[in-house]
Amino acid sequence: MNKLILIDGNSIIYRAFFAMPPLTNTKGLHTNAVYGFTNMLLRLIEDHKPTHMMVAFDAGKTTFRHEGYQEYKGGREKTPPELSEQFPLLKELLQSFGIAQYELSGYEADDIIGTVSRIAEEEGQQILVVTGDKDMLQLASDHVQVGLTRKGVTEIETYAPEQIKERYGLTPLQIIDLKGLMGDPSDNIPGIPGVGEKTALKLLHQFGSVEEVLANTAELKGKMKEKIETHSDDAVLSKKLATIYREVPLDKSFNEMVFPGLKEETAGPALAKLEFKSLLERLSFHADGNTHSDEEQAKAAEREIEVTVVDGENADELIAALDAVQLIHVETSGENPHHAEVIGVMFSTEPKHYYVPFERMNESWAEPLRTWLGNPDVPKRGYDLHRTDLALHWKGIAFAGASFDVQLAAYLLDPTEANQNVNALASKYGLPVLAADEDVFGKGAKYKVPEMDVLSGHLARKSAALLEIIPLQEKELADNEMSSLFHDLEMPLSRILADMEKQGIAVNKDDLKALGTEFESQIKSLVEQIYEIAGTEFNLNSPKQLGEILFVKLGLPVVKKTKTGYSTDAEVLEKLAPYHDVVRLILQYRTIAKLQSTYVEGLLKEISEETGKVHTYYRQTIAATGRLSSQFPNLQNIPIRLEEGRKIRKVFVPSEPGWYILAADYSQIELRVLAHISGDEGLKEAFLHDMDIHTKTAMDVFGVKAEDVDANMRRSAKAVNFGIVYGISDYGLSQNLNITRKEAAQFIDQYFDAFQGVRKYMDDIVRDAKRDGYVTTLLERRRYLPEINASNFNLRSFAERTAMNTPIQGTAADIIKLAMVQMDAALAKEKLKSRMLLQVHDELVFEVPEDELEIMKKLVPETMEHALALSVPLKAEVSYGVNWYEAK
DNA sequence: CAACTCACG
DNA sequence: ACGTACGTGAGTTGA
Repeated sequence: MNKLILIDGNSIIYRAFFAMPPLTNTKGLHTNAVYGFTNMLLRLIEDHKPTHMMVAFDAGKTTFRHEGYQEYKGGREKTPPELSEQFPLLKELLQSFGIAQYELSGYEADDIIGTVSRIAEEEGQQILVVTGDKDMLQLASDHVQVGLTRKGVTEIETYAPEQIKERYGLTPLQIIDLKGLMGDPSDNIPGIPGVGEKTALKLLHQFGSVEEVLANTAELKGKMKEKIETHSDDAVLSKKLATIYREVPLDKSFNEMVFPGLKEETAGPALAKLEFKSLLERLSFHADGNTHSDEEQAKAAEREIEVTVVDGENADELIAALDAVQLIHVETSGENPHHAEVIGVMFSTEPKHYYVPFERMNESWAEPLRTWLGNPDVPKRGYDLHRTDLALHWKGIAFAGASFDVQLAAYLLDPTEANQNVNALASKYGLPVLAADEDVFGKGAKYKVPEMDVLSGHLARKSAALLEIIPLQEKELADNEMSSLFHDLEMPLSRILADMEKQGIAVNKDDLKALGTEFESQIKSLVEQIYEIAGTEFNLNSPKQLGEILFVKLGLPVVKKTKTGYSTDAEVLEKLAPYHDVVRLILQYRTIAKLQSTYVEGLLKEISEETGKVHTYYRQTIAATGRLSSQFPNLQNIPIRLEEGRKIRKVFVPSEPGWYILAADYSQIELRVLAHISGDEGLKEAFLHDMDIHTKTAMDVFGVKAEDVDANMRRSAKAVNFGIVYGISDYGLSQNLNITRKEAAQFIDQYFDAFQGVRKYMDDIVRDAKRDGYVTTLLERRRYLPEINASNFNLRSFAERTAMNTPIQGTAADIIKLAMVQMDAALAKEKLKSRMLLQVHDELVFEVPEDELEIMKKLVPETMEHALALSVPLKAEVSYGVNWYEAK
């Protein structure tokens, strides 16, 4: 016999939305309601094994019910946007599952379900109706059960007529009368005021129906009689509204509702897209949504990994096999690789793996292993070799010869993927499921290295997976024309970064402390004055408390709100400054407090006891555009814009007496890149003549001569140029320039009229991104933009701006990376003692002995300028001094 | 652990 | 009508 499940889509998604905690995926999309819905759906399928399924949705704003009663569903809160954005997600998911869905203009989901269930019932089928709405109990019959969601959504309680009798003492059809008397505030159905469930049930038990109640009011007395008599029309209307219409003109047949089981080939990827990891797991899909093949599972089961834990006794076997080592894996713990603990080293030959616990690496018998690791002529493949290099370095073991880094390859293949773990990659490539490091070691305070056999087994499986992943990545890189980017740029750069980080930059600790003392007294004075004026002491670092003082106590106007309260950021405070003297002081406090906590105290903590330097860690696999990022400490955001902060740069000094800090930065690299990739003649012309680009922009946008460009025009032009690089929007520009959106739109239009090649580039790149799903840089670095065709305006707009910005920012990143590789080679070739220390996106910082100043002053900018030939010249400006501050 | 704020290119 | 400028990391609160 057939079993048909009919689901009230609107009702369930609403319940799910309010029952589930907020949940967003990595793209920022809300998914909680879809998640709850899906959970319930899977549970239903499991428990009831339906042969047919259908999810009905309400369609349109008005239904036939509005014809008789315009206030129907009036006064209802608007659907929250966090929920409305989930409707398309749910509909897409249902489709991928192979579950029919239906909506019909002018009718509600109830009516569709009522009609389908009536027809199915007449054919003798078994039907389960699932909803959160009690009204639908009226559909119950011998053939129709109604499942109501309980608390949450996954649990449903099924009602046949018998259960309804038990619970309410009513027949299913009397449920309509119940609502006729009670009404329903959520649908704006009036009912009789003062009659709730209790009274309504009493009346129905006595009289049987609304009509009978109204006909026999004589038998009632007091207030109740009065109310029922005055509102009798409402009761009749309410009953009518509550009656599910079971004669909807359907154009859908049962055949279209057949459910042969979850459509795995589409369900998996759809769940993966929504990032429902736990559901994927529950359904035994891979993290990428692929189903496990039978062969795969068999393979996983029989896969015995051969691993030898190396000691003094059996070391010879590994040493003899070193030539056959295909991959190494160094397991470390801790976030900062400069302070990482090394747990052990796996040397993998195929099919054997040799694990050396780290404490044994310093035994005398391990000497050949150490030599091998440090030999640059032996190519080594592995995962995160940059970290490996640093971790081993500080443990006194040299590492060289990195030839293939799986993490780096994974980053190039999808720079926005946050999870580059080996187990995630294993899933991506359909390899046997690998335990997550977190599960093997625990995380945070619970981190613990497990027993040797567990540990060596896990690391061996990880290594075996890496060995399988490498050729797949090689192919993917080649298919994407990224092989050269990987082998000739990123891999060599990885070693250079490690060298820079090991070298570190010297910091004058005493000067930094002195600066701290100075800041401290300024902070103290500011805090005192602020408390005095505010008339109370509070935590100045708490935006919540500060907001209370400013907007409640002092009654200043609220300029902007955050989702949790008042905004008190610098932009807001600037606007408030004219209203109250305390605001200036707070701004000053913020400035100095930031310098003190982040740059004085933060930096002091990072100075190495061993070297007296700070050793940042450049991350090569984080930024979606191809830029580097810098951590522990971040040396890419040392203050420069304001003089107070800029002084911090004085403490960055050469590490050898008599040496200098030399810095060179690209001038307008992003706009030059834009000139090149857009081919815009005006922009190219400007750079060929090395004009002031903002002045030139002002001239063309405002149609004036160079000498007539005033400071304000140049400022506007500069903002427009920034906007262009970021992927312009009138709104963004209007915010930045504090002008109206209309004015901003006009500026942009004038800009595009003046630089038509740029307009064409922006149009083309967005069009290409919509077609291809990704954009690329000059060196074929790739970024996928899955939301470029989204129906959600916000998501789509964001992706469009990203499509415009990424090739520009990313190509600039490509260029300085090339310059770094070339500089490293030049320093080696010329046998210079100068050292490259830092990279700050468009700037390179070196320490240079005095006798190399002259050559470096030429070599650095020339190398940077010729790193990559574009159709416009690149320009780099160099300067030097006794510290980073003076190198300006 | 999320939210807010702010430092840089 | 929709509502944001692009890319990062770190310190502080407060639930």
